[in-house]
Amino acid sequence: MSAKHAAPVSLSTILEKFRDKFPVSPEKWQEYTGQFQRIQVPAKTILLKEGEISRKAYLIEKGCLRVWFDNKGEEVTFQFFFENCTVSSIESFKKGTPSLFSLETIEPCTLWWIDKNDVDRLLEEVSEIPSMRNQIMNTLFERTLHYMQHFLSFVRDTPQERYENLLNHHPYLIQRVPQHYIASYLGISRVHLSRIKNKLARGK
Amino acid sequence: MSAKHAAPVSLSTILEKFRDKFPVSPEKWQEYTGQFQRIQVPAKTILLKEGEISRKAYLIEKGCLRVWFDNKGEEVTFQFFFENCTVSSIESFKKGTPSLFSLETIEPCTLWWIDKNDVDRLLEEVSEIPSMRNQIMNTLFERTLHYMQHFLSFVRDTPQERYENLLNHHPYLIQRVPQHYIASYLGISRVHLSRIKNKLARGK
DNA sequence: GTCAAACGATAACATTTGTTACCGAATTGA
DNA sequence: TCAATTCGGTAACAAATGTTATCGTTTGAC
Repeated sequence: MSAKHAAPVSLSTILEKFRDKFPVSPEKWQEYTGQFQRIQVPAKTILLKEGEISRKAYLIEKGCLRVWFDNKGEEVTFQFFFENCTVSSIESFKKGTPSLFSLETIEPCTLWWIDKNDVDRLLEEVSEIPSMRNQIMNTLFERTLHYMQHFLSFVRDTPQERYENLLNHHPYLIQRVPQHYIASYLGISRVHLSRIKNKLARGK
Repeated sequence: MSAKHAAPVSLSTILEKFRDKFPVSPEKWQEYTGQFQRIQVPAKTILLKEGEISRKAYLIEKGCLRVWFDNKGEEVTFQFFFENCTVSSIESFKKGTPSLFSLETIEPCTLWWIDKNDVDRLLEEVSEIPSMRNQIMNTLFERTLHYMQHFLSFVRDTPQERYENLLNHHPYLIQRVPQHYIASYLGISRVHLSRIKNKLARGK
């Protein structure tokens, strides 16, 4: 594809990191990586709309995305994704059901996408390799834990504590993402997030 | 073991349901099921304490359990489990890390437990079978989705809506579980749950 | 450069939810 | 059976959070 020729260096830079985790032949590796296509999109591009069925998974070379849903007319941001992450509306992509979420760019983005058919075939093939299927299971498991932890923070922490955690663990997120997205991500109103910031600014 | 002889019918009744999902020889099946041991415990028995490392997974024949953690001195219930469910402090059991949760019976329970070593060996063996590893992946995936959905309900719904969902989808839970456990499970105080019930009782 | 839209801060007020305290019923254990 | 504990309801008040409105700044499109 022309996209592949447009920036072969970028693709290999990104996928290179995963090369040693794929104990497959160079030919297979070529085949797999060749299934990705590069696109560049402006900010606020909707890659997948709530209710549609996801056919693509994305790898983020540059930029950031958010996953959100419509709750009684207001947008609630559910998750953020940054460079080197793979993103899809996971439940829609896996099961072919209408997506519960929209997938939208926050900044201008450079993305690599791969079609579901290719992913399915790839997974089928590599899960014959014991070390690969352990990796896949671990990845799935870690994602489960991530949701569990995230949920836990909602049950355990106050909004202010959640914001402070974000500050400590993901300061880049605060820098790059508009505040009203962060507010809904934390489960509070924009106004209340302002109050919390104000409170923290003055000596706590 | 004597436990196995104590109630062979119960074990087969419970595991029988899974027999057709295990395309293994009768000998293997015998080996696997023989690794379970039956115990009976009173209500309020702590099967695993927060901070300990989980070595056992449980299958519930009769009764119900809750998973909870200590949050600044108060107990927060995170999940409930009923008959025919398998339970463990999943992250501790899988990774050998100190458990984030305690595991406690709510009612007098009849349980079957299996040691982690046996589970590991079992998983190792059966994941050679393609249909089995698909099942395992699906189970893991479904659990991820479950956490996602549960989390979603916290972000999207009001406490009253969450209670109504519980009423509609898991009415038996409301019947069997003490109300103050349910309150913390819903993320609200006991008093507030009382208010909600009162409000619903009078014509909404 | 200009205008409109997006973004964030703040204030005033309303609503939700938590806290504490008290009561009575149900359950449990000796 | 009795006393102690657990459990759930309610009221009064406090704290947290939402809602609406206003304002100034920044950003982006043309």
